[in-house]
Amino acid sequence: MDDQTRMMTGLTGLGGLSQADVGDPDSVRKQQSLGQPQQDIGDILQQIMAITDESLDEAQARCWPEDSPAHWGGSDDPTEGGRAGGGMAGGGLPINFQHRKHALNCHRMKPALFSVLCEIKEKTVLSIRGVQEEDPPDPQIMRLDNMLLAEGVSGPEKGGGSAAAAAAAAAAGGSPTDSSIEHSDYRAKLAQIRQIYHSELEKYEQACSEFTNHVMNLLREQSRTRPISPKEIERMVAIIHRKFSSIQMQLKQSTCEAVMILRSRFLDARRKRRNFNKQATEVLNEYFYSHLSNPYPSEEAKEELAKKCGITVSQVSNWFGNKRIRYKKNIGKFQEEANLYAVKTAVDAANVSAQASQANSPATPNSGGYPAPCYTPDGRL
DNA sequence: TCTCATGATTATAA
DNA sequence: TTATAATCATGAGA
Repeated sequence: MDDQTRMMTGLTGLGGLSQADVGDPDSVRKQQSLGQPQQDIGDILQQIMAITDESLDEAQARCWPEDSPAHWGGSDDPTEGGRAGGGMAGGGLPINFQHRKHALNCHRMKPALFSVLCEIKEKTVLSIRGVQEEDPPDPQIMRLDNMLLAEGVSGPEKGGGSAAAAAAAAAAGGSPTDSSIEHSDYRAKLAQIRQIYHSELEKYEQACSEFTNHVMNLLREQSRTRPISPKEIERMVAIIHRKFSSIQMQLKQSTCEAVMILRSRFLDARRKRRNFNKQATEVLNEYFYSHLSNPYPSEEAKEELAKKCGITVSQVSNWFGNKRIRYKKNIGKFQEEANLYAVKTAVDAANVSAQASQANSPATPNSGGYPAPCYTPDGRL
């Protein structure tokens, strides 16, 4: 239905002036030049103002129904239906309101006023044409959406959260048992956040759709009294959606913050220093002292050591970094330890090959690397 | 509670 | 990117 049709539909079936009269501005002016019609126009305008005010009040009452339902009466117009039928002017409106509306709709000056409003409207629509443009997607909302998706809060449930937890656990290291306990704890908390987020989102969407319907019905109802184009309704809907999307953005922001806090707490807990177990330290020391000339394990060697020790590759790198610097700083202090591991390695090597001698044992591969400790075959300095 | 050991982090240089 | 050096923070033992 185009604007003109809608406007014309609003005119049909109403008492007072004929359509021919309504279409003729002269006839309106003729009416206005008379004293009585001027009084009528004043009355009708007052009634419109009153209805507009009451509509807003009614809208508020619907959103925050503090008043007793006893104040509300049924519709006097069977065609408007109740709330279930979607008619906002139906069941639930004050009787006083319905009477005034009925009086207004039957007023003999209404078609004339409608015609004037149509003229004004046409000019207004022309002046605002082209103003409305499509808004580009908000970059902040996009960022929040991406983050929620990456963290596994929005989008498909499986994967995201546990992947993030696994990444956090891997970055921080730790024993597999501890990791799995904290991992599941993290997942449970993330699932809680996810649940709250989705339930709130649903509420917002429902509220948005209810409010949009309400406004649209209100505008449809008002279009019987004043001309309202579908474009205007669209614009109003867009405004409402924009308002609700700003609320939605706040929800998304809060959810992101909650995830960040959860994650940082999880990481902080993992960051707590824990000594490697004895076996892991032995494996690392063995490698270090048996490669004293070049204590820089390759990536493959690091991976192998990490697997043997049950730690991450980056922890192996940290350990070697610390070990090198501390050994270099205080060789004397590490001498005893170095001798111990040198003997151990020598014995191991001897077991593997009976032909192996102390001379070519990996315990003494030094040639220009870190200073090696002096030892005798029996392990004494 | 103090001290030392040790894993992690950060800044810097190569 | 990786190694080094300095430093921090925490665990463990006396």
